[in-house]
Amino acid sequence: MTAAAPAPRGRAASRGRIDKRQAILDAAFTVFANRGYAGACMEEIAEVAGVAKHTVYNHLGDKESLFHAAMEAAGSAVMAENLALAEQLTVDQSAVASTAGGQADPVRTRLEDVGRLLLHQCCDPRSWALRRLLHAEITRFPDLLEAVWGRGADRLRQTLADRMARLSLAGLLRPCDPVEAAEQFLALLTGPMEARSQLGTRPVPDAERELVAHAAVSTFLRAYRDAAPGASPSPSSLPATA
Amino acid sequence: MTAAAPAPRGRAASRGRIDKRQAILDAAFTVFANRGYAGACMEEIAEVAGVAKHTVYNHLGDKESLFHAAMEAAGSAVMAENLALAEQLTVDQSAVASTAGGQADPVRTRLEDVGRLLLHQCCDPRSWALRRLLHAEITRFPDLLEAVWGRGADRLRQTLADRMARLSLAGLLRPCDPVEAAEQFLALLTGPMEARSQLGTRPVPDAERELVAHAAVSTFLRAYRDAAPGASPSPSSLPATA
Amino acid sequence: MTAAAPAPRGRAASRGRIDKRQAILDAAFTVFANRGYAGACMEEIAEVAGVAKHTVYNHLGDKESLFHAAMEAAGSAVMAENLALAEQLTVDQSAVASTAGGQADPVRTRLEDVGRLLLHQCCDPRSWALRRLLHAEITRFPDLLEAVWGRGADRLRQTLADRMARLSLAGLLRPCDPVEAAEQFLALLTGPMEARSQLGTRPVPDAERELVAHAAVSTFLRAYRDAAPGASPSPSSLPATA
Amino acid sequence: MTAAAPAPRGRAASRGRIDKRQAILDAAFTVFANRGYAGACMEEIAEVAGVAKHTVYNHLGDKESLFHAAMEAAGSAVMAENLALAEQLTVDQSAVASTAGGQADPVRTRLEDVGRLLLHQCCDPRSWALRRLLHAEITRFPDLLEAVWGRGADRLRQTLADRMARLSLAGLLRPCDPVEAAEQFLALLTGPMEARSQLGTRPVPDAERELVAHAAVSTFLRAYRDAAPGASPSPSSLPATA
DNA sequence: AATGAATGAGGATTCATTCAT
DNA sequence: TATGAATGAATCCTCATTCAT
Repeated sequence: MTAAAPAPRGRAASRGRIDKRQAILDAAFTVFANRGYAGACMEEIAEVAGVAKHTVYNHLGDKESLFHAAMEAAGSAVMAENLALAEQLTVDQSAVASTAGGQADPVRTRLEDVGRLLLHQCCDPRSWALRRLLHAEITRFPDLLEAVWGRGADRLRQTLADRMARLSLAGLLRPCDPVEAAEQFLALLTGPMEARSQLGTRPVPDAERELVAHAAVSTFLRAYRDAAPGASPSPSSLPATA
Repeated sequence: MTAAAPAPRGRAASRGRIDKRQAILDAAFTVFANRGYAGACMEEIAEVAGVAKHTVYNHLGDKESLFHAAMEAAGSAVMAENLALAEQLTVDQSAVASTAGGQADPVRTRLEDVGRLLLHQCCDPRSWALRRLLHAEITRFPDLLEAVWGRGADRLRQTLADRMARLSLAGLLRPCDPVEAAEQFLALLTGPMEARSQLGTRPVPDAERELVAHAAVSTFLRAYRDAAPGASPSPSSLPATA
Repeated sequence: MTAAAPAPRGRAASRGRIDKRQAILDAAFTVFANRGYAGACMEEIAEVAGVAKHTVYNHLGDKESLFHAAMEAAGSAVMAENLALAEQLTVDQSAVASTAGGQADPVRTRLEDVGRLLLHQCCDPRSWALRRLLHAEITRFPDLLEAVWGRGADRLRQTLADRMARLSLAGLLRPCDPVEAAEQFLALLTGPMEARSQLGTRPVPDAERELVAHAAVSTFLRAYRDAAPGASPSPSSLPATA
Repeated sequence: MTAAAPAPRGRAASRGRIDKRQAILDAAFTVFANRGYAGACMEEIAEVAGVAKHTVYNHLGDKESLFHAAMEAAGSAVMAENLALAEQLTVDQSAVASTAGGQADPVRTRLEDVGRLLLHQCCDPRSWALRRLLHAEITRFPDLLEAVWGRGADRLRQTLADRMARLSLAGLLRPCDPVEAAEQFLALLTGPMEARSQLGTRPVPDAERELVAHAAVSTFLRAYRDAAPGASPSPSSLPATA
């Protein structure tokens, strides 16, 4: 593994360092997630990472720093995924035009796709672990919010709000406060999952998540699509919710 | 201290016992909320409760039992309050009738009242502490969910669903799945608070909570009040649908 | 040991506590003396004291507090002994008078007695241990000086100065600054011991200490007894000066 | 840095080695003085010396060897200074003769000069640090005495004794045991400084040191100059002491 | 020769729990 | 029953020292 070719010394070395650092961060997140901050012990983290106890200290300082670093790493990974998803919430005009008068409902489809994916990510074990640790330690480490969400949560909402604004401008949603729309869209999606997944301790079947996503989008569209004459969101979807 | 009057021995004594037990439970919840389960120490709990360390053991057993008991006590208190609120979600017919054609919108008003109060309780420091501890320790104490929500969360949703069903039957809401309606109503209310209160570490001003409640109810009504052809969700059009 | 008779509860209990506390302090001083502050370990102290490690913490707090307490205890014991000695430096007039014209020299005798005893105490292993620890840790614990000497060293010098002043007033020493006299008397006594005992690591035989005491007193008297014209400092001439 | 001139390689290199070795020794002494032996850590020493940790091991072996070397280096430096001073204690006959019957007192002057300088060196921070470390570690490293004083302390006393003997032979001091005279001269000089400088933690003003030196010499001369008729040490100095 | 990473042992401290009163 | 003292296990962290480059 250390190499097909001898390779430039410096790079090989720092690559080793980086790998080890990453291994420690991963191990730390796993152990913290399992035991909580206070319950986690450095020894186990080192063990899981496959390094000596002191190596952990060399790389990432004391327990508190390690915790911050591990949370930040996990946080930015999760956030990046969420943002990437949110950015996919676009509906190109051609799709709309081409289906005018037909059965398809490209807005609904797109929302449901994005919703389903967001929900999928939110129910990811790592996401739940992150959220649980955040809740658990937020009072003792108030900086965590900034470190983990790092404007990320807000950015998610803002990104969604951007898309909502565009949809609204395009006449695909009624005029509305896009930030509020984003906030409520997220609430309708993720709100029900807390109870359904029992705070992340029960794996939610795909089908159930789809149901929730579908219901969220239906309600959202009912509320946010201009209730023009005959504007029941789309006849075909009604029976499912009712 | 309890000796001011001789008093019926038995009762005085057990009253003292009960008081002490309650004091310990309260102290335990406070300390656990501040330090987390692993970080809390029995000594501090005893200190806060004003009893000797060993007395804690006498009354409530070891740390784990104490934690369960404290969480259960706090949980049922919070749940009781929430249930009481949910049960208030009724709209008497006379009110509806008497305002027919007028400006008032008793359904909206009622929903907003209940929503505002639910939000108020959800933002209570004790509620947040409970939720944080639940998130924090759920993986290590899976029984907590049952002990704390004790079907309570579900009961809240069911109670709300009952009310929704009645409103729907009364024609005040469109035909719908009342459980889903309850779930989404709660989601629209409480979902936004997580970010806004920064996981309960930022006190949310009353005005902001009202805004959220108002927005939630508006969206909820747009989606759940029958959008008859040409039905704009504005309050003035309600009588027509009812 | 804890008692022939059951004895009054309270007293027996606190006596036990006090004994244990004292045992810990003694053990601590011993271990600190052997290993130095940083080199000493709480475990060994507990072992030597015959208690559990945590009991040490219960009684005397952390390592630093324990160190202070142990040093203070040892210091005041040593200081008390020294002061008691210094106070013995008196020459009653009758003794002086009754020996007039004779061979005896009560001032010299008294000084030598006190000097010998002071030297004896200064060479005590405990005294050396105390002095060594003081030197060793004074830069890291500047408060130690106050805690250990606690005006004690100064009080020793002052007490000696008092005696010197009386001797001077009585005409047994020439007029002089009594504080300076005391300081130099101590210097002549103890100064040579540092090298001779190799900083306290070599036991100094009694005979050698006596020699030093004798030399110190001789030099002191030569300098501090009025050198009247023609006064050779030889003992035989003493009566003439007195 | 060493590259200004190509320079004979061998010499430049070993010069570099020597410089580095010296830098490590200096750093070690500083750190040991600040933290004590057990409290010092190799890392800090390396840091202060500006080299990598392992370089310290390469040059000077393990912690114990390093300590010995650092103490020995500091010790011989201090000792050399002291010896150089002691050797200056000479009074040339011409000076004595030329001032016979006059006011000047060349013996006193010389003793005071030397005393003042010795005291100055004894109060040097490095001297105190050395003495403190010696006291601190003497029981764990009995060889230190030999390594640091390396017969140095004794040599100081012997050198002083030589001078005393010469003075005595020259009739400038009364007949006496020169070793004892040297010992007591040193005791009178340095004895008082321990308390006055608070074991070296308080900087003693020049004036105070001069006072001590003056008093020491006065007492020494009273005791060691033949108390021939009118032999009060020097009229001018009396008022000061009296 | 010099460096930086890695290690394993050891020590201070905290804590849940038990005993004696 | 209530208490305060005592315990032993467990945990974070530091340090002297070695290895690979």
